[in-house]
Amino acid sequence: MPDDRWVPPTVLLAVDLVILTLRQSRLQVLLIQRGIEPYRGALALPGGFLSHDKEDLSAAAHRELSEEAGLGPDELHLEQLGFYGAPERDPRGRVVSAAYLAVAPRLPEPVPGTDASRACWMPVTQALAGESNLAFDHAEILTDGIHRAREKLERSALATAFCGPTFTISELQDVYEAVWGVTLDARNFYRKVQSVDGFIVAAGPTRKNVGGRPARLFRPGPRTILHPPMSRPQGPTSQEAT
Amino acid sequence: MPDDRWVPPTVLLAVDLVILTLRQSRLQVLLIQRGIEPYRGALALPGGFLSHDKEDLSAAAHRELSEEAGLGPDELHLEQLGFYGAPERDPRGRVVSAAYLAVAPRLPEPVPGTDASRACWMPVTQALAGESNLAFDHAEILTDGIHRAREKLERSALATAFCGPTFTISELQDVYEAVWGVTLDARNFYRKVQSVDGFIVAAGPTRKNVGGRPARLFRPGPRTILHPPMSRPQGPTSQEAT
DNA sequence: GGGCTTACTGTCAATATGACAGTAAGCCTA
DNA sequence: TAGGCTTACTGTCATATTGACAGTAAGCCC
Repeated sequence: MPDDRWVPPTVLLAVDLVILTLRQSRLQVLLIQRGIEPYRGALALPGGFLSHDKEDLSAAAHRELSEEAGLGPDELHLEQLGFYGAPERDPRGRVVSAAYLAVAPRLPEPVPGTDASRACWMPVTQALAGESNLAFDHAEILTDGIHRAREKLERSALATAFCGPTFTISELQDVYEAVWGVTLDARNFYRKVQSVDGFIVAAGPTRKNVGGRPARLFRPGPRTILHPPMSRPQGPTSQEAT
Repeated sequence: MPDDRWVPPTVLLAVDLVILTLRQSRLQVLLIQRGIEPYRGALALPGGFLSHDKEDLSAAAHRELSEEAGLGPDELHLEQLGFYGAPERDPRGRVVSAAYLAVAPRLPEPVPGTDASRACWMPVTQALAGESNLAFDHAEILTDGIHRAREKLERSALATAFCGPTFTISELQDVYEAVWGVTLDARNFYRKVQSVDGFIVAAGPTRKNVGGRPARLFRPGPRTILHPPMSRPQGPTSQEAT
């Protein structure tokens, strides 16, 4: 390590968020249309620089979450995703981005217009399709975020984070099908979900209404690790993790 | 986001490494005795600041790996672990650490003395035990690294990274037992490991010698994802991932 | 050749999974 | 109020995987 006169380089630290949710039975991500250069006008993940010297990274993530998506810290899953620090990823200089993955419950149609009303939900397939080029390396970050979500659905109770405080088993199955992009057998899904002790617990003898027979409601249970894991059929995605 | 006069704070970016290996059938980590303040004299994970403005993060990780452990980029697993950016984690100022997880094959007893001869291997249990207080938040980083390694052993072929270019099934079992801290049934292990197609492939009809019957040698196969995963018995560790 | 050590090969019961079909409970319409 | 429609569940059976356990094979040492 260098001795004394050496001054290590400084970098700008950004926090970017991959905010996923389920809308219309599709996995969607929150994107923002950039109002400033670079990539002005392009779509990007919500994010920004540290607001001040002493701001904690996860605090910054929550702040962005609130500012740009109007989402409070409750009823929301937030975890580290990774860091992205290629030297030329930002034309303004050396910017290293700390990426977080957030999963929000199904939200009402309109985007909360707290601050950035330029926010919009977009199906991830569309966001990653060639046309809507995301700014910076955000396509890569998004890809990693989706990959992470897919993996965690297998082994953790993350799926419940896509649902509201109570949900039906069908709704939960919807989550799995949308995120994994597969079709699951409802009967086996029922069996599996209920056999994992503590995954979901009955929420009152309550019911709910759509077309047919009322469904029982559940809440997320104490168990956060699924064992044995949910088995994912030949997903269209098979890659090695980061 | 702020408009013009606003200047986002800069941070110092460090790269820290959790380098794991197997020695004496125990999971060990490479630690360095710090030669400079802060935490002078304390044990710490190898790492350091970016060497220059344009250095890529993974390049910096490889550089540290080489400088502090004498490990080249070959035959070595390296992956992102996470970022650690609590405001007060480094007394010198705002330092954000990008942590990497490296897994090295079994190495000869002596520590490669390329640069920092103050490096030493230490069993992770000892490194995390109360006494040998690691500098900064390195205990947390190490804990996360171990957790990651344990998880990846289940679903990926990471275990082979602990072994040399060729290895026996027993040696591979050793890896699992040491990292997970459990005992596995050799017969079931044999069956499982060989039933996952492409996990390990025979390396010549070669053999090897210890006490008893010579063992067949294998090389890592093309398959990096294990499906179905290796099943880990009631490990002493059960936590939710980051 | 006997005894020791490590390497492997098999068997069987318990468990989890995948593939299907049938019943239950609402609402809507006639 | 009796279909008929829709969604919600409950069961069954063949198959795949796991966990538990015992026996054979192939070296070395004496």
